[in-house]
Amino acid sequence: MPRPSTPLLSPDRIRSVALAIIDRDGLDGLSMRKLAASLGVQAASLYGHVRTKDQLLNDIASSVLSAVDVSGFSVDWREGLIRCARSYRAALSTHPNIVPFLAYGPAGRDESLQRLDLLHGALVDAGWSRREATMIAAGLMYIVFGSALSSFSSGFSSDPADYTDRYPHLDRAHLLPGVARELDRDSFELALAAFVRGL
Amino acid sequence: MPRPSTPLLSPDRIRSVALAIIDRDGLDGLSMRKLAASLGVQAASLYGHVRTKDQLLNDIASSVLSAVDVSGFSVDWREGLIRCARSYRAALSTHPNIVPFLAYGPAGRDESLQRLDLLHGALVDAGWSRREATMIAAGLMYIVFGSALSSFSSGFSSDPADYTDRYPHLDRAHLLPGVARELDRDSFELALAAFVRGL
DNA sequence: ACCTGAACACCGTTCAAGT
DNA sequence: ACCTGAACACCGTTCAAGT
Repeated sequence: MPRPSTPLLSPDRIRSVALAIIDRDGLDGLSMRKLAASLGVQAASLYGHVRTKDQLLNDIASSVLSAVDVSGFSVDWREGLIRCARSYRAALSTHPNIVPFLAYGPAGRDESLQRLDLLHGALVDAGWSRREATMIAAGLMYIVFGSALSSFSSGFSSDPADYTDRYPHLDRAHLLPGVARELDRDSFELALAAFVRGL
Repeated sequence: MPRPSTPLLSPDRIRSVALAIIDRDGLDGLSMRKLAASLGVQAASLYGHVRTKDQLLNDIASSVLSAVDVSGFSVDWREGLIRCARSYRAALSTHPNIVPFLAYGPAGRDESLQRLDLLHGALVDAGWSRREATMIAAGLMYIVFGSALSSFSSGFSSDPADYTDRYPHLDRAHLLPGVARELDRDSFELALAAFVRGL
């Protein structure tokens, strides 16, 4: 009996199923064993295609972040900053459960550094000093990651009834899941606009 | 033989040793078994004083955040925002390894909500709408958490030599650990100043 | 070449049992 | 009242063995 011509596993298939599990069950919901089971395979088999779980997560993160758009700097540095931040946030909110991983370890992924390098170069070309360019880029990332992480939707909208009595100023209406998403976006836009205007 | 009058364990002692381990070995470096060993005890014994590991981390987080200062709003809302953000960042940078936990789960800790409530109320008193107050508070938290997380020091200062060729614009000097800390602080101050000025 | 079984060194948590 | 031993249901990863 000849072996089946196509193998069961490939790095691409592993990554896409892993991302689906993360989207569904959260970052903690992904284990190599569960991933293997979803692929119809034993856990050990994964290590023929993937070096470690950490490396797998890094690869997934890179692919999620490939949607970030740094093309706006050809127009104007303010426009570039805004477009970069918006597309960054959009990419992260497509797969919110992977954000804790991004925010965790060192951001030494190649694509991230490439983008940062481009952004940095554009700011220097626009007349900022190298040091200022670094700080501006950092500030932009603060707003992007801050908004992706400490969002109201995932933050504390679980049980509005608990809050009403104890926190008189907090507006109960803002904690409803539907409103929270919109509020998250508006808060991000406000922070971004204030930051860029204040530079 | 009478039992020793003072028990080996107490919630306080558990929390303080756990925080020391986190500071030394990182968030992933804390396990209930290692914590128990550091306390001269078996892992199971911890569960007489602590409900779960997650609850333990929440309690530690609350104690770290108790240093946040929201008193500045009695002066002026801009001063209040700045003082709150600075003390928040200072508290987080005293124990940077616990920040990923804070950024992770829902921020439903009582003290956090109390502070948020006070901040919110102060902004409304200053004339902002409830919705605007919520967004401003969120934006401030974006900068605080963003700066605590995606810091350059822990971010990508590990091996400057790798970067030189590949990323022409990135300033190698900014990646040295000593400079990185200072740059982190200045980036935070720049983002904070730009944000508050831009409001 | 690709996958498996079994093992190693870990986890958080529970619970009957000891003192 | 406080701690322990042993167990349960998990982890990530390795490696000889099978096809």
